[in-house]
Amino acid sequence: MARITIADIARRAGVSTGAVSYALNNRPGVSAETRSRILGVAAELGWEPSSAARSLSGARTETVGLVLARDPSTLGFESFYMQFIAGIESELAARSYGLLLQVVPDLDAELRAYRKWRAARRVDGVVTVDLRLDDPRVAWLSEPDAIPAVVVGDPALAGDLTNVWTDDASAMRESVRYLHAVGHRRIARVAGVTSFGHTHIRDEAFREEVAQLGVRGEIGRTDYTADQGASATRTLLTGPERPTAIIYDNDVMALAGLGVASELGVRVPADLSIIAWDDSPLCQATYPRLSALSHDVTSFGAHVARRLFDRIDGRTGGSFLDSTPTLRPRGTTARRAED
Amino acid sequence: MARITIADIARRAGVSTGAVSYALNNRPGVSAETRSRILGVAAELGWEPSSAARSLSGARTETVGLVLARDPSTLGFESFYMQFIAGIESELAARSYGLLLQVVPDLDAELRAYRKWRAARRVDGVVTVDLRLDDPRVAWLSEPDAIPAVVVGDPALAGDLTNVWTDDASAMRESVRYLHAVGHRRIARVAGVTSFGHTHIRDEAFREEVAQLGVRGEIGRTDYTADQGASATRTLLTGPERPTAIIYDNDVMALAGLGVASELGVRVPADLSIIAWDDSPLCQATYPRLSALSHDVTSFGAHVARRLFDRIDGRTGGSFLDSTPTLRPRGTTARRAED
DNA sequence: ACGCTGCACTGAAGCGCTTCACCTGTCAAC
DNA sequence: GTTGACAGGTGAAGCGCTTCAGTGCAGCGT
Repeated sequence: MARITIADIARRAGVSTGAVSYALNNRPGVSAETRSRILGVAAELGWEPSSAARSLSGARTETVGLVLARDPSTLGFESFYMQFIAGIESELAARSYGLLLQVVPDLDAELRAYRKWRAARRVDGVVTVDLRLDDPRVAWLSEPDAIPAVVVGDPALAGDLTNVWTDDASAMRESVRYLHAVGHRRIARVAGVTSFGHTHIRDEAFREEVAQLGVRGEIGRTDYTADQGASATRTLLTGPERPTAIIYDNDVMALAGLGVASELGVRVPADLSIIAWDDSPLCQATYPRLSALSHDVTSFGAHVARRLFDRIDGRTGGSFLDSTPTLRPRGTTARRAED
Repeated sequence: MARITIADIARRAGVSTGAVSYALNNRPGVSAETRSRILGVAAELGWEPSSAARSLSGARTETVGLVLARDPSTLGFESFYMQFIAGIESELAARSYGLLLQVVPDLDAELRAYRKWRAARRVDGVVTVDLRLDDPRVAWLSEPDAIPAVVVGDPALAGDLTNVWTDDASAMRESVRYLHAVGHRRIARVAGVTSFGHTHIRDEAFREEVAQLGVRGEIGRTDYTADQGASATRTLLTGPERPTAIIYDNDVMALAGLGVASELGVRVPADLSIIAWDDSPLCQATYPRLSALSHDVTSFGAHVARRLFDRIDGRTGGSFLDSTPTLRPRGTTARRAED
């Protein structure tokens, strides 16, 4: 059984291939009646478009690209990506688009991937994550005939590109204020990779807020791994001015922190409150349950995909604020006992 | 700047487009000297192949497909997929292949995706995961002109398709014997989704081994979520014949089990030993650290990709055993105190 | 000298679609 | 009745590549 082409449909429906193309793509040029006849024949024959032929003749690829510049071994750590991808997919499926995924070691390789995709006309658009300060990708994607892109990250980092972001600064300030309100006066932050833009933004917000409230605010640095989360926690808890609350930049580190606390005999939440950024199922599986900054990552991904379609369809871009992570206090946060 | 095509290269190198094609694809038909000249010109001009044109003329798509039939919201749970994908990618990158990913709600949708990909000549091959008993995908992918495929799962489930598998039965038996050896006589298993083939295989191995050792062996059913892992644990620990060891089908449930134990005042590992299937960073972040069945999922993914390339290149398939998960006892397993 | 083989290369067809220039018939306007 | 506009088509070019039937030519044996 050879491939069914629009020529087959045209023959069978007694029209030209041009007419078939118009009908199948829902554009003017054929009468409603002819259109429905053609659609009928196409369905009957079980026709499927050849994406190759389509994109060769200059039309859509029906594919969007996502490249993740991360060490493969660390990718599994964070549930963020998988949920985010699932969210994108949910939106793509509706338009029967595919997602072309690539995992590369660094930003250079990511740029090479973009270049290649553009040259090969492989994708209609890309979504870019993990924005850095002065991100080279932003510059590249802003060039005249770059691939349509939506970047995930703060407008301050996104240049003129369409971006979707969450207001991490507000979320951070809210968390610090909450901890302050329940009596904490020594609050720490265990932060992720410094080169990421959002780390910077959270740092700033954290520093500003503790300064404003006039409380101590220490920051520990990590690379997001459980290991470093644990050692940062150990450093904090064994230091001279032990914090009574710690805000972690992801859930795995918060979990590690919880472990270190048990190990050191520091009771959670009696002696130490813990808040995790990213609220994955993980947070509900621990005992006590991790208080977390909750954000629906799947719908965030869907939002990003919608904005990307806007760009692909030539609609105007802009800056779009997704919902702000909300603090969900569970078992690891409590009023600070007077001492 | 218009696209650079092989015609440009041909003109510049003073040869025909045919010669250029032969040179670029490393096939006979041009002399070594001409070939290197053409390659030089191509590099100089910064030529990139048009994947659309390539696949239109019947050649490779340079893309492999992966469809995940899972509820998006549960995908983030398991680090398995992301690590697995990263492993596949590592192998694809070397041949500059792309990975087309699709997340769909069920098996039917997965089959539709395959059908569509085949009709659209969208991928050169697919990898199929989460085999079921009597999996309809196996039948479909075994048809004469189906897409080349590699399935991840036990040979008993893979029919005549090329498959890559881990010997879960051995791993399970080893774990049970280990627990028995350190004194446990009431061992339970918290199992995942029944319709998955590997659940079945682990069930069988578990049952056989406890029977052979003449110890109690109870099985709790879940859908892999932390929630159900927790309630299965609660049921087991509050039952009449409380187990002294539990083997969980994934790490998130093991974590949840650990939480439930604390909640109920059951000491781990003194009163209860816990083993998790899947050894993610998570397992090292808990306190005590989770003993786990460790398997390098990333290299597993790479292995699968290599087998898929074999299939795509027309080489012979077969059944390939990947390394067996090895028990890594950590803080949650201990010798059973005499009672 | 001759044919013959094999290598290096040419040129064009064809993959399945989109799109553009062009044709035809109808109908309203004058 | 003639014009013009317009809806509803047609047919072929073209997208960038692969591939296949040829062409030309050097080198060989006889």
